[in-house]
Amino acid sequence: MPELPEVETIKRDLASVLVNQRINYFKVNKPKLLRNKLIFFNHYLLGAKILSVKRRAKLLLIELSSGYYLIIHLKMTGQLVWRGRAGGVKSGGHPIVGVSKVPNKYTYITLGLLNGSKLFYNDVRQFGYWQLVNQQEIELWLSKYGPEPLSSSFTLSRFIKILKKRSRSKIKSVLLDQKVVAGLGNIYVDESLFLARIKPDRQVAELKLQQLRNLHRSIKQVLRRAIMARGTSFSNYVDALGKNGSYWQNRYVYGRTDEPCRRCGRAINKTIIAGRGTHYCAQCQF
DNA sequence: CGGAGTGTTAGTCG
DNA sequence: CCGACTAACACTCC
Repeated sequence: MPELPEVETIKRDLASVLVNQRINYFKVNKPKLLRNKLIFFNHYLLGAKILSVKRRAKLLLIELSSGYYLIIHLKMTGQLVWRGRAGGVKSGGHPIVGVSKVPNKYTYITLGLLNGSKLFYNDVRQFGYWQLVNQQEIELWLSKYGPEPLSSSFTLSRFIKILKKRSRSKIKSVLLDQKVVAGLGNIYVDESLFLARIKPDRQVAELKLQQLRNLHRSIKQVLRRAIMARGTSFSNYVDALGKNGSYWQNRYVYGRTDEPCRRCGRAINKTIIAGRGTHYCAQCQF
């Protein structure tokens, strides 16, 4: 699931409880989720202290005193749930309906800390991964991604420059490409295009400067609002602290097929672009 | 029951 | 370069 706002929310929560803690336990029930050998994980995780928790695109980066970064990608259904020794819970990722307890049948990785707290990784579809990357490799890794849309590196001129290279493609396909803008996914692309009043199947070359300006601004606006709402959760899942994402209530088009457009009242359309379900208002978007 | 669809992304093929 | 399609997997919805 998680797109930038969800991973950002998880990052903030985890940073508040993991930083300066030392890892003393690591258990894996589904080795294929690990991109390095188990021995390697044990060597660089056990005994290491967590120095920082960061985010780049949809990746979670956990900096370790062993000189390695633990990279976690949640893909479609990955979920991280932290539980303190006293029982407090923070979770993030795709909600699993009816499963709010940890560990559960989808818990495939468990990380234990010296203070008695634990971090559980659940993943129904098992697409996510954990990988250890050293200082040199991390640079190369992260350089493959486009600008962070909420950082000062995401300027209008840089955005336009990147888009020009893809002028014959549909704007939605381009925005889903992590090399163009890091961290957007299906929900926030649809939402950004609605806000910018651009039809998702428009070719980039057809877009006027004013539309690109609107899009650039809309992307930032949508993501900022979603982070404030702690992201978007499908279904009515609530974690143990009752703090799951509420952006679902604020959305304009995603998952609102046939419901009235919040701007003009016309029914929201759904089509397929780039193989993904795509929602838009045929009246408000051009 | 069967088939389509689901928040991601890497890979193949034309 | 680009898009269409598939695969990884489990589950829900119609």
